[in-house]
Amino acid sequence: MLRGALAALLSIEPDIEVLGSFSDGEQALQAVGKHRPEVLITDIEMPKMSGLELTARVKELYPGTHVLILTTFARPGYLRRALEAGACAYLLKDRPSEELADAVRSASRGARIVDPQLASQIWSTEKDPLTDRERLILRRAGDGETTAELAHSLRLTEGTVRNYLSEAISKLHASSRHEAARIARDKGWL
Amino acid sequence: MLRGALAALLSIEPDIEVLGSFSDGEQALQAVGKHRPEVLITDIEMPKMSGLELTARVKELYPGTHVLILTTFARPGYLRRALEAGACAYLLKDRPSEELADAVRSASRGARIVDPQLASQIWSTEKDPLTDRERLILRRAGDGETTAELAHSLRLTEGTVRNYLSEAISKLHASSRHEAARIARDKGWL
DNA sequence: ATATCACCATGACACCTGTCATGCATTTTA
DNA sequence: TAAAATGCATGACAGGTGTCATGGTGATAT
Repeated sequence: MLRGALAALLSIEPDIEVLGSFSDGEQALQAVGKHRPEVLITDIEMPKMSGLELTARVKELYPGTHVLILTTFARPGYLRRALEAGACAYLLKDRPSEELADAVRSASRGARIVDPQLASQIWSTEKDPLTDRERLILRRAGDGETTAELAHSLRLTEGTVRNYLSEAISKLHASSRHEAARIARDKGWL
Repeated sequence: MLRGALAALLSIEPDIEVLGSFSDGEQALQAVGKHRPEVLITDIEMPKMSGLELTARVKELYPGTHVLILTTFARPGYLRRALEAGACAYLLKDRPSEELADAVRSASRGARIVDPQLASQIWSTEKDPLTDRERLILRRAGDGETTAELAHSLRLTEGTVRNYLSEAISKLHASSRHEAARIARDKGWL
């Protein structure tokens, strides 16, 4: 519904033309190839292809298209990865809808726009305290792999696996592996 | 942003006037008292006062105002409770935004509109298999109360508490107390 | 060279969780 | 009335989870 509403609002602006609106990353990528828009607006968490992957693919195949990320998630990790992938703007969904049209205009000129609150966080970004082993195990544990599966596939004792997780939990000030995985993902460390 | 965008779209319709737009239930309730709109559009999960409570208060204080629920959650439990609270329409956010204006018009005439997919589910609603004790304990466990806290405050053994949770888990085909609580909430049993 | 440090790995321990078998009331059914 | 079913309560048990103390390796600094 948001997508439809924004498309309707933007197409009212005299200097903006809406070329299409799609519900997943693959369709969007295809449409970008076909219409070569000046600006692509995309969310991050989407079916089929994430907005981050979509951004990378678009910048690789059609570098003329500027990508504007519009998402709910105020995560420094997402922001950093979005910029690395070549996005030129990062807007949050809790901002008033009037900002969008201006953001689109700025994006079409290639200007960088980043939510100021978030922009400050990205530089104050503490660096990943996790060790390689810890990061690997935390990621896979966060994906639902069980202690036993991890131990077996890495040829470790279950105790060892639990120990890495314990270390990660402590370093991230979490209280369970799941919370630790969530925190690490938020910061873009996984 | 969605709220702003929808307000903008609705105010374009010649026969619809937007009287206000608020970010939490309390403000909305106050504004309804002041403007006495024909229709109130509200989400369910909101800060300060949930949309369900807001609906009940509005129907009690200003029964002339028709309430239209607009939410992400396709939960039969929410739908049932919304209708019980006096809502006259229940719309999902994943529908195209064009439907909203028509829904508002229907609502202003007092017509019942319910997402058809959801409407069918509400009658096929299996009834709550939980016993009083199980329901109470599952609710509080779902709110984060620990086994020990529950046992102490109910003057039960920890084993007993765990046993009720085990029963609930099995009846709801869940695999942990948290999942069980989530399922029960979805169905409106808590 | 050796002392220190970071990383990897292990097992013992305590705690928490869910399951099960059991017992006892109270209500419903035959 | 007797039998069965339902709900409440308990403790024993197995398995999972996080913490800790410990030891080994290799790289770096003194």
